[in-house]
Amino acid sequence: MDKQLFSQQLIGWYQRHHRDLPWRRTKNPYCIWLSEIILQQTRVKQGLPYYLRFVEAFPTVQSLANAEERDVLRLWQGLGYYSRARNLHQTAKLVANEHRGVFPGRYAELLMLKGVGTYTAAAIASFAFNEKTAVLDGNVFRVLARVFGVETDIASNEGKQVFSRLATDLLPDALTDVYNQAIMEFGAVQCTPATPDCLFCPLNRDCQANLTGRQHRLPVKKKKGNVRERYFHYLVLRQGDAVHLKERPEKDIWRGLYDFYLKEAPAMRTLDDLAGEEDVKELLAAAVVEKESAVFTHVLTHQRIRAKFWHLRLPPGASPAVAGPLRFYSPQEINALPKPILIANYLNRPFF
DNA sequence: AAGACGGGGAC
DNA sequence: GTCCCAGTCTT
Repeated sequence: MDKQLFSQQLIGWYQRHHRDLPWRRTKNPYCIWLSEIILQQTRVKQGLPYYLRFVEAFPTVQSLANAEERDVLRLWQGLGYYSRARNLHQTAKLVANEHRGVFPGRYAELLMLKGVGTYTAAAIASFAFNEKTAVLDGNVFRVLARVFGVETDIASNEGKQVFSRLATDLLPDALTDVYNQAIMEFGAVQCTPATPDCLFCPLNRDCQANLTGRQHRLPVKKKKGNVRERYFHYLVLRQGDAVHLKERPEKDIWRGLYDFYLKEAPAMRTLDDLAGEEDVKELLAAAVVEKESAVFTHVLTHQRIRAKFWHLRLPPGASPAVAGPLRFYSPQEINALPKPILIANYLNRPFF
């Protein structure tokens, strides 16, 4: 279909149907950057309350830069993909300290920031600085693939080139920021993945997918790999009101977050099984087992975790020598620590 | 090019 | 159950 008609139709649709969202009411690069990082792989409904809390807690890039990473992660708790929060903090410090708090204004400079890839650099350049650059996210891939009947796999290098070229060609000369908002909003609201509203779509007479009944087949995307099964055995060590928590290791999921004393095994074990290991044996000798939980299932993109919790009460003064000194935290301290949602939910259960 | 990285919601 | 969301980084 005609390029000019395409952008006109989308902008017209946007003016009638767009949602009123706070990051669309500002040209502040800090706020736009913050919203874009939060919304990576995240629905507006889930990200919105986090955006409001972040703007409230950290109104400026300097205030975010001055925060402790732990507190940034705590505010991020529950949003997932926690490297986003660590990169957010690192970039805030860079902008505050090396750029005097002034955000880079061009696509190529934005792209150099940690956590800012091709999509986010284009989004900030367009929305905050009106640079004429095309955004290319999951929504745009879907809309373009359907309207123009493109069957190239969007994950392949060829697909990235084809769609990038198409998106750039379609970019109008004026109102490019509104157009970029429009095509993403159109994908999120009208041209949805499973059940697009083709009957009331302004493009339905021109859309190749609609004309040929291929909506459900486009865009073409390779399937995900296998899911790893993991079995977490948590020893919830309590001493008085305090509970032991430990920061997660560098190389694994939930880096920078805190969880209980963890024993992982290739399958779900009993406490007797685990007692074959020296550290568990020592803990059991020093503690009283107060409770054994059910098995909880926690699903991540590439992992399915089965988790079970054993509550061990250590008498006052007991300090097992297992793997160095164990750090215990009061309920208030625990509340302030960033935790995986699996752990946060468990701590919120009535018996805690 | 493929895998890692969270959590939630829609169907 | 499956899909995928205003993606990025690492290998």
